[in-house]
Amino acid sequence: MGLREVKRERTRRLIADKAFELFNDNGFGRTTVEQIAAAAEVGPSTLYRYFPTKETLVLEFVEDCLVDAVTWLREQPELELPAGLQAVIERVLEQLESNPDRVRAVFDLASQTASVSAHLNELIWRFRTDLADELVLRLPANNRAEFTAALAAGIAMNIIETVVRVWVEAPDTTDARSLARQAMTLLHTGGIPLPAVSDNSRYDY
Amino acid sequence: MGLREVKRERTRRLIADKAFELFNDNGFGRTTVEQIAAAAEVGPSTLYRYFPTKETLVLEFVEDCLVDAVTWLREQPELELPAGLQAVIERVLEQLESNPDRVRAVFDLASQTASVSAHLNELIWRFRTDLADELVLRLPANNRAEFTAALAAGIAMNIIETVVRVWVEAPDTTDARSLARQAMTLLHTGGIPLPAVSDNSRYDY
DNA sequence: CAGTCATATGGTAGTCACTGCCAGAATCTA
DNA sequence: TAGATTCTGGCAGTGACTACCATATGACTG
Repeated sequence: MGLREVKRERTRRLIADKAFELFNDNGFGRTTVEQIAAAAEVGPSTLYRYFPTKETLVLEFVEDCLVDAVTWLREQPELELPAGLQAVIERVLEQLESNPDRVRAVFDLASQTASVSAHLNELIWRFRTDLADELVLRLPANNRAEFTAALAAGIAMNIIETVVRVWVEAPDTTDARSLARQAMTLLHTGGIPLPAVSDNSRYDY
Repeated sequence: MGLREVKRERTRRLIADKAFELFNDNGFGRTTVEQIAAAAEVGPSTLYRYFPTKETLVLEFVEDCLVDAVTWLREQPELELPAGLQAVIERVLEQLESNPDRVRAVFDLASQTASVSAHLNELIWRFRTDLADELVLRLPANNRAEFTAALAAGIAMNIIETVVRVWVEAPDTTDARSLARQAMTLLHTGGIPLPAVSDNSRYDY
């Protein structure tokens, strides 16, 4: 790895860390990109080369966790669907658990600032579609495969999100992965009251 | 109703409609708020009094559908949970189906513009939390109620979103509500391959 | 080591979303 | 009609973000 990449990685980290400090100290809205750039001792234009928007400075860590998990799944094409889903869930949570303070700070900022919340939701949605794309390959090819994959990915993401929002409130006394297992059990045993419909439509999309 | 409210409603509609035209003709990014204000023959500051951000101009209709459904559910406290959930899903879809072009345009704009997509996801998330707040009242009060409600609301929202994304591609040949029933059936009959876990953790959050 | 090439950087100028403020117009009330 | 309330448009300003260019810096070649 050349010196160039080393430096690049270093400044990237530096910018993100300084940004995080300023956000936590002064709040997201009361921190300007100029301040962040000055704190990291780079020009504003350099900052924008690394991070396209102010919000990505907040969400980088979470994004990395999600991207990593779906990339990992992509490299395990032999993994069957239910096991793969569980593995992805556990993998994401494992990574998030490696830095509870950061995750908590991210969710705090999201709850205070609408644009951060919006970008977080956008991130989650992107992950969900990526996951669905990967799941559909593991389903028998029929006209419902995409539909089923989208639903399955949504449920997985739903579990992750719900679990994280609970866990992040008390990261020391709870354990995200066992919470996730509880959620899966609830789902599997009918512990979640969902409507049961007689599917009398013959429509086949 | 006084003349004031009539006028207010009229200008609100006017602004939203003109905005929609311009967005569809020129794209979201290539339309400025000044252009919208000029087209609606109001000052920019007036526009901002009606719509806090440019994105809300796009999402107003979808937001109304979602707000309406959750408001309706709030007024039916006697409705049991599974039936209530199904009713909410059908109600949202029914409203969306009343204006397929608008819904399609919203999703088109969202797929082209990141900030619109982000705000749409934010909107969906807000609806999901509102729905969860409403569902938790219909669950036996125990330490899992909130968790269960969040999961159920997430699944309902997941069904709505997935169904709409399929339906919106061919609103003439498909029917959102029967798609939703198919999704519920899939879920209920185990048609969606989800991980089954033996919950051996004794943690009780 | 010198030369040159590719890339990274910082600065400048500009656009545009959005905010706060104020004077005047329109509507409502008595 | 007089006065109180609310709506409106314009103006000035902030700050995120873009396009562009000159310069500097690490990377490669003879």
